[in-house]
Amino acid sequence: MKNRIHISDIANYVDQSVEIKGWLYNIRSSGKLMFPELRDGSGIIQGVVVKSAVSEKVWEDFSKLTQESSLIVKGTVSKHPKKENVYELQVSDLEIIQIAEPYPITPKEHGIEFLADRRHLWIRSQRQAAILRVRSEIVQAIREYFYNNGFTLFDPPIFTPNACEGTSTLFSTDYFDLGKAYLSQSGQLYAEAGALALGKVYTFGPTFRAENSMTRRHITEFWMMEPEMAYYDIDDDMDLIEDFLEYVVQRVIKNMKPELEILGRDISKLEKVKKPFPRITYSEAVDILHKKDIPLIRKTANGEEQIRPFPWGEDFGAPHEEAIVEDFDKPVMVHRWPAEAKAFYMKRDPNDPKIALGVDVLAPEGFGEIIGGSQREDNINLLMERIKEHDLPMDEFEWYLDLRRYGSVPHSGFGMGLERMVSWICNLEHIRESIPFPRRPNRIRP
RNA sequence: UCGGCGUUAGCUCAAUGGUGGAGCAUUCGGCUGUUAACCGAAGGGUUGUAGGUUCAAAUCCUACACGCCGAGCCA
Repeated sequence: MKNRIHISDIANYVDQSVEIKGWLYNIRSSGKLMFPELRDGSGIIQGVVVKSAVSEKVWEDFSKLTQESSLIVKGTVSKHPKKENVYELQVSDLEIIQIAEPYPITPKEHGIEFLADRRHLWIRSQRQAAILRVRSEIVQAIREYFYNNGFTLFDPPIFTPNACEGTSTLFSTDYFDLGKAYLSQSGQLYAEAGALALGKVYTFGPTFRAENSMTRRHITEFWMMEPEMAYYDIDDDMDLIEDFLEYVVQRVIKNMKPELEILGRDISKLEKVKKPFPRITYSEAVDILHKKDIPLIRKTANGEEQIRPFPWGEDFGAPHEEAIVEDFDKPVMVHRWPAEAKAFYMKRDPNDPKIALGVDVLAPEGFGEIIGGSQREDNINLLMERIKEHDLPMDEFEWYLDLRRYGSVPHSGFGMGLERMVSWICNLEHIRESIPFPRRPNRIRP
């Protein structure tokens, strides 16, 4: 019989004989009836084994099976007697590939550390598999969006000689006779070179931050996607962000309904992610905080709490982001930031030198910053000043300065953290579920 | 890095300073529509580590290790 099918396609095979190759997810028995749940990577289906309808060997083999045993099952697809749009497999034959040893992850509840230690098995569970499928779909949507809009994929190096932005702590390693190399925390500077060569480019790859950040929103190794466009100003940049986010979110809800349902995702909230998104300036955001009476709380050196009205110039913390976002049901673009708080490469507002032409995109429902972008400084003299102000090694930036020496143009781009995007779309409590094998300061295995 | 909380059976959790328990998992038995199936039985423990207080410590104290949550930093 060559009727092997995938469980995700099961609805097309009602009343037909099929073969499913997979694993035993769980099994319930009721005397002369057994209900094995089968998974094959594409989905899960309940099998029905009737003792009087199968051979003695098949019946006995089924009662030997343990959770996650690998098997090939033949049977007839039928509609569930009580549930709409649910299908079952009336089992006729079983071939055991391997009887699994006692499986550590039972259908009951487990603690996060136990599961994290067994991430290589945890990803077999329905929920984790659904998240990883959505992640794959998001990546596909991103690549298609940029492909369809005239962007060229531009892969930046991962070994870099210096800190791109000079802020975060970087992982380092020995690099032959050339001293230290650092793992890239951003491909942006290289993407700028790409934009001046190819017009519109995007990078997509792993990036690394050695910050000891132990929060639900941080991992040390994550995937970042960074488009960079020549002749785009900050407003063009925001137009692109809006169009891009709408495309990705709408495509995911169109193609990933069953997965989002497994995750219990409220799709109506994602459906609202349509252009235009609210755009507010940093100053307007600070006004919102003042109106809502959300103060800045700082711990002083002697451990006392200092509470004061939010001062213009400070960066937002989690409570501030939440307050700014709560009145909107779409991603909020906060733009034109205090230059002091932002990276050296951001262009200053020609009308106000205290302002940098940057934009942060805050996801709805309190998921925080998913995108950060800006128009880049294209004036070589101003850029050199910034490099000095930030105490960065000028020599290392010579090639970057060349981009301003030879045909400098206004250009802009942004960076999107893939795992934060996955967390938002899947409504995850913790970023560690958004990537197959998360890397955190306290975890490098499995 | 700082602050709060936690660590007890394979797993998830109970246990006034006074004989360490339950559910699930495992093994055995029962059940023809179960769906974290259910019912009955059995096995399963150096209470994170080291020290201290006490007639007596899972329980109180100290240190350390590990984890979770929050803050800072950011995607």
